[in-house]
Amino acid sequence: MGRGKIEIRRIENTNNRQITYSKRRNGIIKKAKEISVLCGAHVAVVIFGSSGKMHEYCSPKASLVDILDQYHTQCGKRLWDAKHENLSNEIDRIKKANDNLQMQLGHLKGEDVTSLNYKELMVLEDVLENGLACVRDQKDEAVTTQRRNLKQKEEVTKELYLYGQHTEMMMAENGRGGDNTCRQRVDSHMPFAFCAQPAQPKSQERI
Amino acid sequence: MGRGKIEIRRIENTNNRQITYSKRRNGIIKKAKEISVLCGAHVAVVIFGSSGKMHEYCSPKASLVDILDQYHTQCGKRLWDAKHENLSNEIDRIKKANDNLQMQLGHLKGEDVTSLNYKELMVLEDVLENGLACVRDQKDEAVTTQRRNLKQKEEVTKELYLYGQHTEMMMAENGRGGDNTCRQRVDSHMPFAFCAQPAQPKSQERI
DNA sequence: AACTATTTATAAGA
DNA sequence: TTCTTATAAATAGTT
Repeated sequence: MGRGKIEIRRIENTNNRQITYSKRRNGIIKKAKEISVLCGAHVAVVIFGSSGKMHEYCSPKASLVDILDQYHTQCGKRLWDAKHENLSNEIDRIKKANDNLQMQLGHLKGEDVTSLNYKELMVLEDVLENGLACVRDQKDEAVTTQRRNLKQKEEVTKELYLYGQHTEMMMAENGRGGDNTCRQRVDSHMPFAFCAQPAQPKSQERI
Repeated sequence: MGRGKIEIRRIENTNNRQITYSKRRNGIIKKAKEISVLCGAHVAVVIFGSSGKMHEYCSPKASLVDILDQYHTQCGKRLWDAKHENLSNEIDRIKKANDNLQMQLGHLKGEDVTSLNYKELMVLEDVLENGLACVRDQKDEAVTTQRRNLKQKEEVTKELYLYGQHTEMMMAENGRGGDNTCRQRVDSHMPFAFCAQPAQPKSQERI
């Protein structure tokens, strides 16, 4: 039905596909409305385009939920069971992964190591040594950073003090209010660190 | 579309209504199939005639359950009962726990430690030191045990050798076949360790 | 988005 | 129900 006949196979041209999708979607929903009016049928239509956007139609006086409830009733528990089973399986799967992680964590904390053989103990030792090295490096890093920040803060304080003295001096020389030129000159001496953010410790507990 | 135009209002003649329902139902399902093929759309159609008989269509590669799942996701409506919700919640909960474990594990292995503050780093260091100590103790233990087992095995070998010599001696004294009394006496000297199970290394990789 | 030549769906009849 | 067929409706390609 159109200028030319088309084969019922995927439309490769994205643009054409979008247009056809839009037209035919409207067509289906129109037909669904019509059959529900003409024949008093209950109809539910749910369509997802390849973009993932959803469109739905549901005949009046019955929500989609109601229709699916009817569906549910007619099909027996098949639908729900399948869904339920999927979820249960996923829970089992994740729980197992969880147990595994918990065990690994325990081993790293030195728990239940008696169940490990010598080779496993050696691997574990390597991992722990490596972890410890990383943590100690990071500690050192943190100390260094803090020390540097402190030093910069002191310098800023000192410069601010000198700036204050300087301003007083200028005020004594020129009377009330230093001129702009002067302020600009002094501002350009402000240490960069004055603008730097101090390292913010995170309060969130992680371990 | 037909011999005559019809108004879109309920068809009062039951027979005509049935016929129209049947024809149009097929039409809608055909259209649904076509749009799913032409445009790669996911479509679900559920129709109940006034007799209550149900017909459904669902685009291939996606069960009705899947489509309704998508619907569920997009609408945030509760299509499924409380139990389903509970299961979903449990999955979320376990997944979160999983993420948390994964993060702890990463930290113990020295990953992403830059995100930790100094206090956290200290706690982490303690945990790692403790773990390392446990693992090293266990390693020593394993070595000691192995050494003791080896030593005991040597002793057994030696005793067996002496037993052999003794028996030869007895045989030379008494002719063929030592008596039971003699064997029993020697058996009572067998070291206990000969019966002990050697530590079995587990081949299963844990770390 | 609107147009229109065609195809498709289907109402009524058999 | 199913087939037929005249006609309404949908829509593919075009503008």
